[in-house]
Amino acid sequence: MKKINIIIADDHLMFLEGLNTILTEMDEVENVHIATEGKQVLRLLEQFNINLVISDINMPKMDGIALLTELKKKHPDTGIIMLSMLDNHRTIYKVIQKKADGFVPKFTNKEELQKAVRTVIGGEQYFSEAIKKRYMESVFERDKFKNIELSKREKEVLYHLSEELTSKEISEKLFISINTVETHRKNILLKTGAKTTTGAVKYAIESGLFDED
Amino acid sequence: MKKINIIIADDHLMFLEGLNTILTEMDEVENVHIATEGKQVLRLLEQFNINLVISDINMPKMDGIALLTELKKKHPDTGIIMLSMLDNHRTIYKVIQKKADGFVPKFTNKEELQKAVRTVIGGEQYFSEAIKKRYMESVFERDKFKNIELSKREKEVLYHLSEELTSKEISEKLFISINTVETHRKNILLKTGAKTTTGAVKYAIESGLFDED
DNA sequence: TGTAGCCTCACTGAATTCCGTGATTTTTAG
DNA sequence: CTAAAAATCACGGAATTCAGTGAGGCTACA
Repeated sequence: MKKINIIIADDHLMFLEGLNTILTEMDEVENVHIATEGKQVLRLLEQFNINLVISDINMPKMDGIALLTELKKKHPDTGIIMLSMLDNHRTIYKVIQKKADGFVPKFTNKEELQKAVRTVIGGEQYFSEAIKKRYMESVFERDKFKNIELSKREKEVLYHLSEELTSKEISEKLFISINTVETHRKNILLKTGAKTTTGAVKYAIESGLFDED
Repeated sequence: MKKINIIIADDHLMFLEGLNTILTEMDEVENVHIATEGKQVLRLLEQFNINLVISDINMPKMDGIALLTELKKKHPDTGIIMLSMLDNHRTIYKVIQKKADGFVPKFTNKEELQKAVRTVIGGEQYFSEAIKKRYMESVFERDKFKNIELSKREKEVLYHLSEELTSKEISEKLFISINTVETHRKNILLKTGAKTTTGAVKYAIESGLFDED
């Protein structure tokens, strides 16, 4: 069996200790290198032939997200599993979006971690249940911004604006005066508190306004 | 044990047949009503005391998404599990966003369906693995739109535009001439193919451009 | 029955964006 | 080193947006 070399990165030594124990007891693991910060991981990657990096997200100097970005650029063949406290949705989104090979919460157990390692080494992605759950929740989160109420006509106008139509074009499409369209625009800006159409459309997209109906 | 009443909706009778068999063999199920279209479900909801609706998404007249919307509005206490072919990410997104209680692919097996029913009846949500997987993939999907390459400065300008700044304000913030900002704007529109700043920002948000770095 | 919200329309003027065109300097990559 | 891409700046004019103000008709609801 081909054994693998791993780097683990976290700014808490106790955590590294536990992580190290769990990994070294695995048959398929050859060496475990330790880092407490992102740049250190990058240095180790140059020195050794590393198959997998397991890194925390919250670290001083260069954090896990930055590390993930760099690693995917410079060492695309090295796998990376991210660890995090699952505190915010934004982080989860970024990690997934930047194509980490795995993502596991820090409060996971030995079994899951080992499973994650084996899965990623096998060339597949591993996202833990808790992560997936959190990620789903982020969809619901956004509803908070849904309170501002635009009228039916205003939504219609805003939608056409997002489709890059001008006031004149919208007025022709809806068979109303351009002045009316302009009034709707003014009210949209008023209600959303946006200063520009761009801002209002951005609000609409992010709040999922266009996903209704 | 308190038994439950269910409505199943699908425009394929064979499918309804199988669904019916699986459900009626469950101890906790009292009655299974059948509908082939959304509006019919709404009528049945008025006539009977229904605990759970299991509905396909692709149906004539009133489809599953519309049904879901209506049901959540008029019968918030009735659970609803959606079934779909998982053909597109957009649909999955909508179903989750509209707070369906469960979501299971149509090619699921008996066990999973029964598990979904029990979970939802128990007051929890149930999303099948396949759905969650698909949903995660949608994040990667969006990368397709990432090909258009804006320069660093252009991205910077576009970002400030999304923050509702005018060319003048941006020029002051970046310590460059307003003419330069205008040139960047022109190039942004050129590269993205957008006709308006609004369109370019919309593209940027939807492609996750601002999530980088 | 009134009042509140929505939809409609109009006019003005200032500010801003959009379009076309051209050019210089700096940076990047082969 | 050299070609390509990026970043910088400029000018002019047409089109569009934004801001302020006013107003009439319609509907829903209390």
